[in-house]
Amino acid sequence: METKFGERLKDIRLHYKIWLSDDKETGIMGDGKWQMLKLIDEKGSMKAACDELGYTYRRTWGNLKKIEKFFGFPLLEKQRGGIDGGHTTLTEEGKRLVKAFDTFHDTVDSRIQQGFDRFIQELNQ
Amino acid sequence: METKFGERLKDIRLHYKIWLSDDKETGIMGDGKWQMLKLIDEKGSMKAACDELGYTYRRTWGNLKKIEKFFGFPLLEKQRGGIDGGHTTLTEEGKRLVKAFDTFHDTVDSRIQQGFDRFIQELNQ
DNA sequence: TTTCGATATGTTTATTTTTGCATATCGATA
DNA sequence: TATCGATATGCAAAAATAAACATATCGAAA
Repeated sequence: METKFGERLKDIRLHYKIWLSDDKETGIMGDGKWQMLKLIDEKGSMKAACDELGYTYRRTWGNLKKIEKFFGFPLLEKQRGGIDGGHTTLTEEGKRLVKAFDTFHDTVDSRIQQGFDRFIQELNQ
Repeated sequence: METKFGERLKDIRLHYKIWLSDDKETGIMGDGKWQMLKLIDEKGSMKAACDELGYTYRRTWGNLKKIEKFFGFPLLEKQRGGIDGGHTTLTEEGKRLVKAFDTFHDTVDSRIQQGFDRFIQELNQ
């Protein structure tokens, strides 16, 4: 550790968030919703996904509604009732959206990590 | 516009934030502080920088204090009093930190934009 | 030695976000 | 047709953030 920074650099953690909005700054897609949509499709249930991610159902429901309002068509295939109460999965469009965001992250994640590594390295010398 | 998404894609704006924290999740550096530090150094004044960026002095002062507390040494060279009230610039370490974050952004910005462009393109076909 | 504007900081008030609570709906299955 | 658990949604409570307000301090220059 050659520089003054050296001491603390190992305690620094990287965070980043990518999100999309319309011109009214309404968040229409982002890391949180992306993760949530993936998990809903995997679990087949909004409630199960919320429980696992630690978000309230109320909040998630409201957020996802905003995305659909923006696009004007459903991303979620919701079913109420039945012995198990109901279930939710993604529509074709929902899946496409998630997949496109997957690709987005594949494109940027490693580069951001690389940028961070260089940042630390630069402060170290 | 071949897909259902087509209609709305042109209204989508990209946003992202990169920040660093310690293990207690205290924000120790990020896009906001980066911008602020640059402007303080440029203007030679915290107040002037706050006014220009639209942040309150109180808030900025508190935030910057946190960074210095984390690193354990000053990033800002502050002078009080004098005919013009005082001024603030960056210490050598402050400049190094800003410069390293500049490099970080140079590394990632274009890639993120590229990822976004691909995202839109993918939804368009 | 008075002045003036920026820095310094505690306290309080507003705003914004989230959470929590309550209650209604739905419908396959027992 | 009664049940059960997830979806649907309004509303109030609370928690987290930010803005405002109020002073105090500092020190070069007039």
